[in-house]
Amino acid sequence: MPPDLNLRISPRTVQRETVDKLRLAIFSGLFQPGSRLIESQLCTQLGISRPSLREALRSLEAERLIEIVPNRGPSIPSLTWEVATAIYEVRELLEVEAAGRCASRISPEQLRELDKSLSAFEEAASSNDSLAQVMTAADFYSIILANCGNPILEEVHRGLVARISFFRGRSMSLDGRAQSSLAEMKEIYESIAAGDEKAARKASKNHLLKAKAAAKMSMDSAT
Amino acid sequence: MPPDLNLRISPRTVQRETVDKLRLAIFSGLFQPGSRLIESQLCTQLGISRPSLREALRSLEAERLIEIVPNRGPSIPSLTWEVATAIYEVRELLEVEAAGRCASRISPEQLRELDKSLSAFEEAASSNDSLAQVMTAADFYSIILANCGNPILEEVHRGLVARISFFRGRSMSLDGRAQSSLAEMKEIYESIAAGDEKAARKASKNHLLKAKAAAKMSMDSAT
DNA sequence: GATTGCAAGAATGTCAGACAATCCGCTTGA
DNA sequence: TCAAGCGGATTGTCTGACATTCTTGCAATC
Repeated sequence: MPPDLNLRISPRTVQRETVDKLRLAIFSGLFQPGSRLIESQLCTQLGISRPSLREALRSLEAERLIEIVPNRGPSIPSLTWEVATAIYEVRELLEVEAAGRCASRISPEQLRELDKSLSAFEEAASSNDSLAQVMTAADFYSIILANCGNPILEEVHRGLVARISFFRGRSMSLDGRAQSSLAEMKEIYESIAAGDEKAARKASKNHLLKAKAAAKMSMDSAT
Repeated sequence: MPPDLNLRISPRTVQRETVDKLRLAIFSGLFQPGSRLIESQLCTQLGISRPSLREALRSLEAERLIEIVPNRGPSIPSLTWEVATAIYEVRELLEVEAAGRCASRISPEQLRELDKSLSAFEEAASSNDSLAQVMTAADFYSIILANCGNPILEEVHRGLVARISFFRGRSMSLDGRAQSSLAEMKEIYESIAAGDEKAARKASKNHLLKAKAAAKMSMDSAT
């Protein structure tokens, strides 16, 4: 009999990829806050069946990236400033801790990675590409979180940041925000590079406070 | 025309209830860590169809209460001590903060509720009902978290506690653990009642450290 | 006797189609 | 003008199906 040469070019769309696609669409602001997501539309757009789509939606619901109201279906939650404040406060707890731990335990190799991502942000900051700014800034933080020695801290933080991704583009576009952000991040980097745990905490806290203020400004002006 | 007397005794099982049932089953330790969950079995046990069940499983997966490995299906994750430690560390961050905030903002009415739940725990502690102990202790903490003024803090904390629910029963059954736990919780209560933020943080931290140590002991002895 | 390979069975991943229940907006009638 | 009611749209859920993948037990081989 002939050998099976079925190379299987397309390994059939896995559900996980569907979730990622949707998540990305939400991050990139493709849907307006408060707008409803119609299952049948999404099915055709994503090329999957309703049962599969609904599984993906349940995942996103548990991550709080969408809301599902019984008999009304999924929608993009509109973030109130109250909730955003609460998220920033918890982020502060987590990030400050992560930066502090990172300062005393990061490896030279990872430190270089951190430096690289800082340079990447520097380049993005001098441009006007706010998407690139957000992405590279997120890189910077995820390296810190990945090296804090606590995977749960990292995981929880990622979940929270995802929920306010909506803001980040807008606040980064505020006049001069990218540049001051860069200065704050450099301070964080220097503290970590020096292994100064206390300074790293302080710098991280400072950065987050400024970011929060910028987010509030961008939100107020958007009303 | 006659009024609509359709009393609808059974409002058709809603998916949310299915998730709750499963969650409860996991909490109560009905499944062994590492054991696989067979979809068809769960379907018949819960009386729902596979699509609905799979939605529920996706929710639980996102909450990290189960794992779903592609082509292998859902299973109960076995918690390593490393992960448990990480969870306890983040819990500490959150709980200490919550206790501190709670001390300076809780209302007299809620304070009475806290007192009540402490009494409930006291009664449970003098019995040997470790399930009641765990439940009442959880009540105590959820009141603190609910009054810290930050719903996100509360939400994240609940998610973390859920993931280590497996431990809590066992560590509470350790000799004398319930009694010392009671003493620690009384101290937390006193600090909050006195509005002493600093003391509340300290007491809360102390309690969590002890709880973590107890959990480690129970885990070591269980190997 | 132990190990490897294979084949049957079990379980998952995904789909199509269907139908009742519910919600929303619009028309119609008071 | 405003309220009641009626359709259309959408969700919640089910059944049944089928390909793919994993598991397990058995047989053949070393």
